Amino acid sequence: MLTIGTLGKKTGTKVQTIRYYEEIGLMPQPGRTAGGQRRYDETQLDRLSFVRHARQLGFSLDAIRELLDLSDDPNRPCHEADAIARRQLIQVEQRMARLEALQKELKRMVHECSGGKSSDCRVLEVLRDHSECLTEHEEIGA
Amino acid sequence: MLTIGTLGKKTGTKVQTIRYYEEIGLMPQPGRTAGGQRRYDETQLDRLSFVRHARQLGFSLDAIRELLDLSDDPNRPCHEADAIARRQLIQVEQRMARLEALQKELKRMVHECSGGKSSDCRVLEVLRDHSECLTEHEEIGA
DNA sequence: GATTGAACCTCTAGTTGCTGGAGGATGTAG
DNA sequence: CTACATCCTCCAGCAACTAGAGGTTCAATC
Repeated sequence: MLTIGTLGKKTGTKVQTIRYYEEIGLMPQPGRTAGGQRRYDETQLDRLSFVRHARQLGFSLDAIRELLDLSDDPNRPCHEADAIARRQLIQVEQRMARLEALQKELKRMVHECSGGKSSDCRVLEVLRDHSECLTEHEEIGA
Repeated sequence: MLTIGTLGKKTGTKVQTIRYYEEIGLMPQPGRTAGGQRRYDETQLDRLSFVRHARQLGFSLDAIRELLDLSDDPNRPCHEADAIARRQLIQVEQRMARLEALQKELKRMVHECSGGKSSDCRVLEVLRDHSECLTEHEEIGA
């Protein structure tokens, strides 16, 4: 029987986050002591590990919910999980492409900074005039 | 004299977002018509363009506030802006490194998926057991 | 059995950067 | 002068947590 704190330590999750996962239905309601404290077992530890690992891979909580549903029912076809992972991969690759463009732009800004007064600052100048950009970077929000 | 809608179109910003920037003090309070509608001039258009461009480059609103302060005072030293841009560059590079690791892991998951039932799914299996990961990916939140 | 102190409980509110909607006023073209 | 697109304010909500207040419980030590 694990306390919520122990579960948190084992999975690298804050206690509040575990309670939050319970609140939104990602984690089941655990058993309680007579005094009302949560007690967990190995099954729940596994589930939380799964959730955390998927989060580290960048899956949204919604995607994780789908993956958990799949995982709970061993007869459902594998390609559903595969599709979710593929979607995630595409997102990751898109984000990388965008970051690469930004990196280029930022490097250029920083390298051209002369070290004088802000009125001559290359960084500020580039920000002022979008037309100076070498690369496209339209979408906001990584 | 530009309406808020025109300003939005010219900068690719939603009307609510402009009002939000005003609320948090990123944009100045514009003039108003007798009836209370906002009217903008070229200066404000430039400022909003600056903000949006910086957002596209991934700067936080706080960082943009700093950059705007610098920009407003031409005598302040350039290296402050440079430092902000450098910080941003480092963040971008860190994010890219993380995404690369995730991409690797996801590719591996997806390629090994056999197409059978979810009980044999490689994707779910990897998520279940972190020890199968080839790369490190600890932090959550891109 | 009593006491201590860490860890637990619920509840509320805040974070970032917006976005959407309700319900109503205004501005402009025909 | 009448449409009706656009504007106004205010409130609520999104993801995915995080932090804190104010109070209780558990387990170990004496």
